[in-house]
Amino acid sequence: MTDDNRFYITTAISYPNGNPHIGHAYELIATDAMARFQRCDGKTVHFITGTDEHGQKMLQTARREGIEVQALADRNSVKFKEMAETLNASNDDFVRTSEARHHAACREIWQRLEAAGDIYKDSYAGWYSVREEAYYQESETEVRGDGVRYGPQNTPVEWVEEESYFFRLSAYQDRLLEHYEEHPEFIGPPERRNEIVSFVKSGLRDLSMSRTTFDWGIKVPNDERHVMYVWVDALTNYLTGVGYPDEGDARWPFWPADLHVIGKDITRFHCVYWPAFLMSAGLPLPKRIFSHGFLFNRGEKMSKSVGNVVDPFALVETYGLDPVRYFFLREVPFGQDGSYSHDAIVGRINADLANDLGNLAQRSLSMIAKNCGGIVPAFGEPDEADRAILSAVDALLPQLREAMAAQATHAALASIFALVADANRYFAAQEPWALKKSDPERMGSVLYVTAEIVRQIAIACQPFMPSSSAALLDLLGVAEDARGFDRLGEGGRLASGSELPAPKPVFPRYVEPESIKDS
RNA sequence: GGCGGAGUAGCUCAGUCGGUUAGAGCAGAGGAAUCAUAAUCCUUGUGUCGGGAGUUCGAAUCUCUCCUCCGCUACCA
Repeated sequence: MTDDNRFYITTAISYPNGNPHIGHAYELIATDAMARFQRCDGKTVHFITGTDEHGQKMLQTARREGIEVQALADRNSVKFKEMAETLNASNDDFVRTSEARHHAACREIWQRLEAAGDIYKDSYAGWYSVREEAYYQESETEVRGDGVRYGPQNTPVEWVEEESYFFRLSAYQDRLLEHYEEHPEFIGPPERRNEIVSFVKSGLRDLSMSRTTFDWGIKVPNDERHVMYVWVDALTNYLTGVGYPDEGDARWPFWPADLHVIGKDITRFHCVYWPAFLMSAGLPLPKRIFSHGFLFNRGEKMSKSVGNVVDPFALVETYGLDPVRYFFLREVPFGQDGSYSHDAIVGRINADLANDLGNLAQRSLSMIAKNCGGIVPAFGEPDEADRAILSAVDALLPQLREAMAAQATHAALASIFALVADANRYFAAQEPWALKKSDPERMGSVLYVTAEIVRQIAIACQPFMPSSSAALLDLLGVAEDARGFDRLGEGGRLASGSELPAPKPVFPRYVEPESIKDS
C-alpha cells in the first residue's frame, strides 16, 4: 500500500455542552460524503470525528446542572455519537478529548513545542470581564461616569494578570505565509484563504497557551497548576486519531491529514495556529483545510430565542436520512452559507429524488419485470441515442473527482442529476412502451441502456445517499463487491441475462401529513 | 476605518484570461404521451447582467466612481 492511496479526513470536534444541532449534523454529513467518496474511489480512508470536552463552559454547565463535569462530558458525548449513527456516518474513530490517549498526545505535542524553544512563561494581562470570562484590549473598554471601566458588552472589567505559558507564534509568520504561497490549495475556499493571508500579513502576536483559572483540561507537563489552552488541546485530536504519540501505530502513516473539514468560524485556529504548532513540533502539515458555511433556517440564523432551532434527529425523522443528506449536499454550495426550509427540502425530495431518479428506476425496472420476465434484456446494436447517453454517463467519474477535490458536493450531485434528467429524456424519446409491440428487441435495448444508466448513477450516489443507493443497486442485482467507482464506465456494464428482484420504489414522494387529514 | 468578496430571469444560482441571438434548475403558462412513485416529455422568459462614466471594432466579463449587502480585522469557540 502506497502513501498516496491513504486518505485521512476529519471533522472539527464538537463542543458537547449542549445537544447536537443542525450545524454539527451538516458538517458530519458532508465530511462523511467525502470520506465515502474516497473509499468508493479505492482509497484506504481513515475518517474521524469527536468531541472537545474541556474548558470553562463545560465546567459551568456541569455546575449548573449539579453534576460532575466528567459525567456531563460522558452524557453529552454519547449524544454526538448517537447523531453520528443516526446520520449513518462512516467514521472509523470517535476521539474524546477527555480520553487518556488524547492527554498523552497533547503532553507529547507540548513537550515538542517546548523542546523547540517555542514555549516560554510570562504573564498574561488585560482588562478582564468576570461575567463574560473574556479579556479585552484597553481600546475596547471605557470608563463610564460611575468611575467603573466597562467592556464592549457593557459588563465591568478589571485589570487581571495571570501567569501563562506562551507560544512563539510571531516567529512563524514568514513560514506560514510561505506555506500559503507554495500551497495555494492549503486553505479553501479561496475567500477564506485570502482572509487568513491578510490576517497573518497584518502581524502575529505570541499566543497564550495555558490557563490557571480553572482546572478542567489537560495539565501542562511539569506544571500542574496550568491547563493547556483550548486550541492546543482541541487541534491535537487530529493526531490522537492516528495513534500519536506512538509513531509506530498502524494508523500513524495516515498523517498528515488530507483534509480537515471545519466551520468558517474556526478557520484561523486551523489555518494559523495549527500549522504553526505542527511546524514547531516538526510534524508535516495537513494538505488541506476547508471551511464550510453556516446554515440558516429560512434565511434566519438559528437561535433559541427565535425558536427556529432544528434538531437533526427530528429532521431525519420527518424526511428520512438520505433525503436530508441529499438536500444539504445538493442545495447548499459547500463553503457558502445556506438556507433550508420545509418547502425547499420537500421540493428537492420530490423533484429530484422521487420524480426524477426514483421514477426513472421504477419505470424502467417495472418494464423489465413485466416485459422481460425480470431478466436484464440483451443490448442489441447501439444506435446514435444509445451511444450518446452512454458516453455521457461513462464520462461521469472525472467530473465527480474534480468537484470533490474542491469539496463541491453540490457540483458533484448536479453532474449526477443532470444525467438523471438526460436519462428521462432518453426514455421518453425512445418510447419503449410503444416498442413493446413494434420492436421488442429494441425495447429490450432501451431498457438495458436505462438500467445501465441507473446502475452507474446509483454507484455514483453511494457517498451521498448510502442506503438508498444500496437499495437501487440491489434492485439491479449488482453484487456488493461490484459497487466501487472502478465499475463506473464501460468496464462495469450491467450483465444481460441476470435475474432481478421485483422492483420497488426507493425514493417515496414526501406528502404533507396535513393533506391526509384534510382529505 | 483598513483589507477582501458579492450584487445576472419571480426564487436559487452558473457564466467573467472581453467576442456569435446572456444560460440552468425550480416556480408559472400551454401542449403531448401513458412505461412509471398523477411521475415524464415538448414548447414558453420584452432579464436596464446594482447605478453612472471610461477603455475597446466589441463588456455581464477590463478601469474608475457611486449605492447596497456580506466576510475578516487574534486569545468565547
